[in-house]
Amino acid sequence: MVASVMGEKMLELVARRFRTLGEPFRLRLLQELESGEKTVNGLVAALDGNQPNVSKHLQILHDAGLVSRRRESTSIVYAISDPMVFKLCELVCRSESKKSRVEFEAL
Amino acid sequence: MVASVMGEKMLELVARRFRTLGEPFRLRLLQELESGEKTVNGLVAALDGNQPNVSKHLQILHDAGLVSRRRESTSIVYAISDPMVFKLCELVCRSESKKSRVEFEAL
DNA sequence: CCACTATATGCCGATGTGGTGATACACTCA
DNA sequence: TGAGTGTATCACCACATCGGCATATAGTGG
Repeated sequence: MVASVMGEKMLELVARRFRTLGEPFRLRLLQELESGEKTVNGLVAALDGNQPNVSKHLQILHDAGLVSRRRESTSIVYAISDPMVFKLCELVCRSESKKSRVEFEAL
Repeated sequence: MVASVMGEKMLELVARRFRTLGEPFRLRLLQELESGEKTVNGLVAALDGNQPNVSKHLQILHDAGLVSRRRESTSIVYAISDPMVFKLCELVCRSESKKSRVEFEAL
């Protein structure tokens, strides 16, 4: 955590990023993009969500710098721009499954 | 992200954990505990917060399995139980400072 | 330049979460 | 066992955020 080096400002930024990743639907978007860039409509079709909601979440991910955006003729194509998120998820998943195992063994 | 392997249930768990880390005050608690275990009152004193609020956040961290709790005579002592959180924070911090640098260079 | 499609945004109600004060609970120690 | 301290919980309000709908905007292609 680079302990006490992290000032109030940085702390808020880090917390914000965690919150960005704290929505299941956004994780699904990232997951969907992991296999390659996709248009908004493509994502709307892949996940079951309405277009405004997908756009809104993509906007949040974009603001956080997690995805990039580019125009391709009439569509907007989104792509992962910071693969770090997958490292994060992997860490959490590992810890999460370890926890589940412990809970299981506690029965 | 172990891509499509992650089911709906797991996704919700991971999101929940990210949300747990998405509060600046909780990050400060973890940061404070990084240097060693502390009592509730100790944490109340170290960070500026009232006792109920500190207790509530500690409860959330405890539910998430991030901190452990034990009694020491009249006090309750909290300690980090899953050091993974610091790896997570470090990853985010690195990415965050990289982003800031990019934003700076864009000026 | 106009119509059309793809995407973004504004607004609303519902839900969740944080902070605070009052209070309940738990344990220790006299 | 009773007083006292340390911690957890409850009830409340304030505020952020989500999902959905309607609508605005943007850019393309004819």
